[in-house]
Amino acid sequence: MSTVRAPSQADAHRSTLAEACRLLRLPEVTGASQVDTTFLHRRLKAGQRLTSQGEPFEALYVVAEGFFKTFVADETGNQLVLGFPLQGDLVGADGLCNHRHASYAVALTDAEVVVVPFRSIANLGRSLDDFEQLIYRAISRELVTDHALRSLIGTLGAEARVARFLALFAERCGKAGHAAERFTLPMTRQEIGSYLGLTLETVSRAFSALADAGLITVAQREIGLADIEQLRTLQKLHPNAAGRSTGRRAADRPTRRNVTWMDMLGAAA
Amino acid sequence: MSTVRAPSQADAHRSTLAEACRLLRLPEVTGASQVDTTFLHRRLKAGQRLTSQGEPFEALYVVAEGFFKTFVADETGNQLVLGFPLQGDLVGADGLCNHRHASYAVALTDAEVVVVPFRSIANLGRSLDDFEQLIYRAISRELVTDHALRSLIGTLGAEARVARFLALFAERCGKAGHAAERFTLPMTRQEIGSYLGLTLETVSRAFSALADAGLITVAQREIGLADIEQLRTLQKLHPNAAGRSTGRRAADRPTRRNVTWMDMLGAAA
DNA sequence: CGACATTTTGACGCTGGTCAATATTGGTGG
DNA sequence: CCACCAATATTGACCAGCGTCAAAATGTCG
Repeated sequence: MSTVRAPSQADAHRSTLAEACRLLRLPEVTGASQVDTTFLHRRLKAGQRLTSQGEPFEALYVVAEGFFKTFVADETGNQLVLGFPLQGDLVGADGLCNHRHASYAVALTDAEVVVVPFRSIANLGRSLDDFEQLIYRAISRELVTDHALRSLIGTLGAEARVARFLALFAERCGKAGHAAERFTLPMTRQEIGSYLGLTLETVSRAFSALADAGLITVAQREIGLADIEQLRTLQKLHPNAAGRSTGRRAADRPTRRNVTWMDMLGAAA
Repeated sequence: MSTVRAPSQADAHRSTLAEACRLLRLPEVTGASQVDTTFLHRRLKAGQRLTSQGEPFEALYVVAEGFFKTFVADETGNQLVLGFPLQGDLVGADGLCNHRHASYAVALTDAEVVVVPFRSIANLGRSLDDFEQLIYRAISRELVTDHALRSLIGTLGAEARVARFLALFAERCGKAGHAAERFTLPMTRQEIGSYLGLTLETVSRAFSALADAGLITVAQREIGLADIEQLRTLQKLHPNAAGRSTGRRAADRPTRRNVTWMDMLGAAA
C-alpha cells in the first residue's frame, strides 16, 4: 500500500540508515549504504511512556508504527498536548537542548519506534558527510509544523480548528499508508481539545456541527471525512445546522483582521 | 555590564566561533580555537527584513544586537507573530527543513546579526567534532521555548499572558545585558497581541489593569516592572482595580482543569 | 503645524468556557 | 451471560471573557 513500509512484527527489530530516511520522508543520506550501522527498534503497548519530562536524554525516536501523544505538564499537573506523532515523525528532539527531555511521549496505541541513540548521532555525523543535514531537517520540520499550528490556533474559530485538525490528521494518516477518509481517532476529545486550545465539550460540539453540515460522519471515534478539501479551507460555519438557510448573505466577508503587513513587507531588504 | 559582549559598532565585522558560542549562551565547542573560521556580521536598520517566507535558505543568524520580530503570513495576508528574537537568539532555523525560509524576520530596531552561512555549517560539522551539537542544541531550544509559549497561551487568561510576557521579556533583556525592570518595548500592542493570541485592545487593557494593580508602570512603550515574581506567577487578576483588597482569599485554587494525567503518568515504562 | 500611526477607553455581543445531566462504550467479576 | 462501574461522549443552559466597533487622546514624522 505504501512504499514506505516499516519492517513489521516479529521479523525485523532493526532498521538501516536508508530505511530510517525513507521513514522520515527525507532524501537519503549519500553513502548511507557504506555504513553498517543499524538502529534498534522498540515496541510499546498502548499507554506506555517513551519519554518523560525531566528524564535524561538518551535517544531520538522515529515512529514506525502506531500513534503517540506528546505533552508537557506544568507545575500544577495540568497537561497540554503538543502533538500526535505517527509514522515518520520524530520524537524527542526537545531533549537535545539540555540533554533532558522537555516533554512526555506516550503511546496511544500499540506502537513501534526506531531508536537513534545519542551516541550514534555524534558518531554518524562524523563519519557521514550529510547525516547531520538529515537531523537538521528533521528537527527544523518540527519547528515549521509547530508554527503552522500556532497560526491555526491564533486565527480560526473552534469549528474551523477541528475541521483543519481532521483534514491534517487524515493527510498524515494517508502518508503513513492508511486510509485518509475513514479512520479511528486514537485520542480522546479531551486530548484534541488540549491540542487545539479548546475544551472537550467544544470539540464534541464541533464534531456534531460538522456532521450536521454533512462534512463528516461521527460515531464515537470512528470518523469519516466527506469533503476533505472543504474541511481544510473552512473558515466559518455559522449557517445554523443543516440546509435551513436563514437568508445569510454571502457578502459578509470583511476579513479585515490584523492587517498592517504592507508596511513591513514593503520595507527594503 | 555583561560578560557576553558582542563586538559593537564599527570596529568588528566578524566573530570567531567561540564568540558565537558565548553569544548563544551554549558551551563552547571544543577545539573551536583551532579552526580559523570567522563569521561575518550584518547590520540592519529598523524595519529591514532579514529573512522572507519562501526565499531560499542561505544562512542561520545569531542576533548580536537589537530586536527582531518573526512572523508568518497566511494566504490572506494576515500575519501571525512567532517571536521576538534578541541578543543570543537563533533566527532562520525553520529554513533548514526545505532550504527555504518558512517565516519572515524583521528588525524592530537597528540591529546586528552574526551570519552563519549554510556552507559553513556543513564544513564545520565535518571538521569540528561537536559543532553539530551546537546547532542541535540551538534549534532544539527553539522547540522548547515554542512549547512553553503554547502552554502559556493555552492555559492562562489575557492579563496573565501579558504579565508573563513582560516577565519573560524582561528576563531575556537582562541576559542580554540590559536593565530588566525598566525598558522600552520595541514592538506595538498589535504585535504583542498577535504573539499572545489576543487583540491589541485586550493587550492595552491588560497593561492598564496591571498598572492599576500596581504591578507595572506604563507610559506608552516605556515599561517599568514593580514585582517581577508576581508577574511571572500571576494566574488571575480579578480583584477589581487598585489596592482595594476585597478580602481576596488565597484559598481559591480549584485549578481542576484538564486533569487525567495520573493514569498516563502511572503507566509503566 | 498637519497627516498619520499608535494607544487608550468605552459599550455591546458572540464565542466558547463552565457546570450539569444523560447516554454510550468497554472492562471486570459474579 | 449479565450486572455493575468507570471512562468517554453528547447535549443543554448559563454567562463571562474577550473580540468587535467606535471615538478620542497621544505621539510621531515630514
